[in-house]
Amino acid sequence: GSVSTLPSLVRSLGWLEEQERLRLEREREQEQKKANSLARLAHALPVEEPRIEAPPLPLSPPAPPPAPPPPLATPAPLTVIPIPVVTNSPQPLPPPPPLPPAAQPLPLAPRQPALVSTPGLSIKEPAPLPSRPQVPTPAPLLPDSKTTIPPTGSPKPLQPLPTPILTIAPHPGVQPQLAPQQPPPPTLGTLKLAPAEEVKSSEQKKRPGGIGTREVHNKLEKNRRAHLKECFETLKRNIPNVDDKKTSNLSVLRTALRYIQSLKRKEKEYEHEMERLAREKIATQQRLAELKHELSQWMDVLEIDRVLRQTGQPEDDQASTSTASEGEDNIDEDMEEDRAGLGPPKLSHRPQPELLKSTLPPPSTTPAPLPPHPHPHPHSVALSPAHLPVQQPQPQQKTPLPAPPPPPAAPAQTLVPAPAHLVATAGGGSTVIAHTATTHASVIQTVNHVLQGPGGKHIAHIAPSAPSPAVQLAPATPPIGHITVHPATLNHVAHLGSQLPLYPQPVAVSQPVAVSHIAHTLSHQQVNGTAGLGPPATVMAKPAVGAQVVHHPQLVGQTVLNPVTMVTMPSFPVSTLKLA
DNA sequence: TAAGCGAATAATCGTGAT
DNA sequence: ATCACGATTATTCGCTTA
Repeated sequence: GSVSTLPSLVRSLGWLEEQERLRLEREREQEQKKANSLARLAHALPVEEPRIEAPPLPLSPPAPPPAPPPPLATPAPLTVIPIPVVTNSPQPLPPPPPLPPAAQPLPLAPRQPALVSTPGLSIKEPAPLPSRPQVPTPAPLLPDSKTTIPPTGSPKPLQPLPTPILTIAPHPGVQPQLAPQQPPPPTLGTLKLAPAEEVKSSEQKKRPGGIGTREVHNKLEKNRRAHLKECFETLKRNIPNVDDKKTSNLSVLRTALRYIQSLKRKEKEYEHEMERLAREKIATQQRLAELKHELSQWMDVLEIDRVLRQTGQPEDDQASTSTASEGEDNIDEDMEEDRAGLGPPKLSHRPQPELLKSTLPPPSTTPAPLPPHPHPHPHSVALSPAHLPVQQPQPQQKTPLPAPPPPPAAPAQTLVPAPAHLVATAGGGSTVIAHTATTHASVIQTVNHVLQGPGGKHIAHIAPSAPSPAVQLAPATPPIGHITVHPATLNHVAHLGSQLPLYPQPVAVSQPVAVSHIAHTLSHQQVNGTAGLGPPATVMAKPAVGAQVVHHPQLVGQTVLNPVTMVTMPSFPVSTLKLA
């Protein structure tokens, strides 16, 4: 019922409004006439009228108005009189058009106010419009002012009110409330509000701070409360585990407070967790770097040791092995030392060598005495991963590289000084074993160095899959590009002793890192050429970033001493490689 | 057990003050 | 525009009574 009344009210209000306008216009005309006549009679005190009207507010209820005037001073009556006249003026007007209901000004006025008041309470645009009609009813009262004030003022009073109301009405929160509130007021509202409306109507125009502003203020306040309420509802919706009902605003606030506090706590916890994980990550990375470094050192030692042991053994001529201590600068010296059967000078300062030696199995047990490769490849280079004890026709073939490191045979190899261990035995037809333990650049340099060595028959092609500025690739050498860590290595690393750091699980090696270990990892199969039975062991690895572990069947179960990386060179004649 | 009543509580409103 | 206050209204709950 209430819902249906709302539209009907709006229609009726619109209809009344139009009629009111018509009536006002007529009234104005008549009033102008009267005003002219009155102006002649009383043109003296226009100012007092407002004062008189002010009291009318309480008087506004129908009858009283006449009563007060009597006590008023003589001049007042003149001004007062017109007011009732104006109010009554509608009465004469009703007769003309079809306004039976409107014909009765007094009843009509109360009705409209009621209607108007209801929308006004509910806050809405419709309300203001109907209120306009209401204004007209007051307008009759206004005529006083009009009488005093030129006719032009009539339209103005109507508009000023609507504007504020309209501006206020738009508030979002208002709308929902409108429906429920509108229906009830008609009955009660009419009764209660009717007087207020009259008062309002009378005062609104005259008094800036009067009822008119009060009404506006009420609506503003209403909008504000509606908005506030909406905010509370929004807040409530955003709080989990809150009953839609049974929750007062206070409880909503409390619940929201608790919820926010809990969120803050969680946030802190997560921050701490992130910090902890970050620290852990850094520590792990550092540990990883240390282990890698340590491992590389161990590999150096192992290789040197084995080489030293094997130097006395006659080996097949295909592989000439030499070892070098860290740093290219010392290649010659290292060579010298190798010959002498002494450990590299740098080893002296490491505690590991001793430990390692102690842990190393006797030569007989070591896999070193591998059978000579059946199919020595003409272009064979033995990249001795750290553990590769390459048999070689020893000393004779160790032709110390020309002068110091870089310049001699490799003019183009002005590489970054890296601790590469290179032993290039350039003996005719002998295999060159290059061992680099550290950096990519050193690996390449070493290999290239070997390539350019006198015994150029055995060439090692090592090139990074990812271009590196510090690396000079051998011309026309296919990139290695395949670096992986195989879990199988872990099984064999155990040979090296407990001191040797182990990687608990397959380690994914990014290219830059892996390259530093290139020379370390070649499976026995690959090295000794057993892999030749099948296709070359191409262990594919992703470019730099991705962490990947590729299980290569050929590597499984093979002895790979370096648990970190294994390098396969697809184009490289693996069959020619030999392991000591 | 349902109806009536009153107290308690929350929401709404009007108003004045800032 | 906002806040605070008092008044009014609506709803809920507990108690009493027929």
